[in-house]
Amino acid sequence: MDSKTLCLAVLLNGEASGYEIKKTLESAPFSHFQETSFGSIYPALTRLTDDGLVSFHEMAQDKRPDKKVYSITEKGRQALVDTLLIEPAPDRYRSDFLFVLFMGQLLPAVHLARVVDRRIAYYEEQIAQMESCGEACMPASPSFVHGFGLAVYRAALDYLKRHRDGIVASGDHPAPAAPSLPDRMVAE
Amino acid sequence: MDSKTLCLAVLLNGEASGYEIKKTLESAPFSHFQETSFGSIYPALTRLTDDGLVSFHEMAQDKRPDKKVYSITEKGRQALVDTLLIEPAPDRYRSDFLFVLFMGQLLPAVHLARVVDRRIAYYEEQIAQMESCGEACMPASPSFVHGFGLAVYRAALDYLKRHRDGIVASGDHPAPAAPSLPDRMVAE
DNA sequence: ATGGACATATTTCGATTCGATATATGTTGG
DNA sequence: CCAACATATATCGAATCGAAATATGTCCAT
Repeated sequence: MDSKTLCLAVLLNGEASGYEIKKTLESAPFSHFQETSFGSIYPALTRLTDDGLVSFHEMAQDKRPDKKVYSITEKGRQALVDTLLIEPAPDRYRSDFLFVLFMGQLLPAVHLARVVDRRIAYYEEQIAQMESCGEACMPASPSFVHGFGLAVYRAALDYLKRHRDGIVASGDHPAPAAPSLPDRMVAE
Repeated sequence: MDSKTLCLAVLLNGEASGYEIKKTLESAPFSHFQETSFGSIYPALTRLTDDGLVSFHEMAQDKRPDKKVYSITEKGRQALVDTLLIEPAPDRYRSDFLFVLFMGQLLPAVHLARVVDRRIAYYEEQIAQMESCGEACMPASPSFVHGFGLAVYRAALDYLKRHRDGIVASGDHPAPAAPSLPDRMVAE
């Protein structure tokens, strides 16, 4: 979703500065299905202000740089709903991890093992975080999205665990170099 | 993965024009985990040529515009492997579908129903295509990636089917307008 | 106490990517 | 016969990305 719409969505839950909007978007749950950067958020807020979809008041803070605190306007609320009612664009998925596995036969098996093991650890961490985040008291809509993410992460983790050894074996196994220390390996 | 690396990967399977590279990348299996556009492929091929990672020869065709047919060089093969050996960047996933569901309570239930049903149909189509594509004769590495995608799509489809009605119910149910034709609904 | 890491807060900038369009031509189907 | 689609490349504006610049303050460890 474009940065302007993401800003409006965050502002539905109350006023916030650009910095706070960015922090919200880069943490769960938004971070699981949307991304942004400062380079897109600040220009988006400027555009939204020009179009009257948000308003802001400057807030002087001592001990901190000044903030611009943004609020969504009624026009902004309308624009958000209008955007949500058009057919959502197809999902976009870019996985360098899968690209590396796809090219696996070019790469040393040890490299594949490292990459897959890191990914397994990553999924385990994500799943643990999602399981511990009190889904019970969530409204229904966020709860369904949460459940969807969990189901997908679990399937991915399960697949990787079951095929880990096969994936690694499909890598390149370079012939060992001229065996050094052929005898008396640890004979001291 | 950046466009230059994607071009090199496609060229490993033989020489191709920019147009053919684009077609390869926008179809399965690449399309499931990488994306590109003409606007990135042509500049990438120019850069790769400048850096000596690919070479090309112009191919005049009658009945067709001329082609520039690119081949990967030994230096390019090296560069590809070097790129694959660095830690892969995190996956990037952007789903307007999940964003819409997340905001579901703002939207009419009928809209959510339409969106979810389309997504169910989409996953069914993707899974059917993947199941019918002769995975058996694939090399091991592509086969694992294929299996991974299938596992994830199946989990997503299964979740949506099991929660479809709940998701729809979480939408906005506007009070029906003054009931037209209160009696004799299908009389006669 | 002083230096380093980190957090708050916004702006800017180059590089890349996206998506569409321009250009040119041929085939295929209704 | 015309529209739609396929082949083939180039280009352009807009959006996005990722990083750095700027400014300030806290907290922790040496």
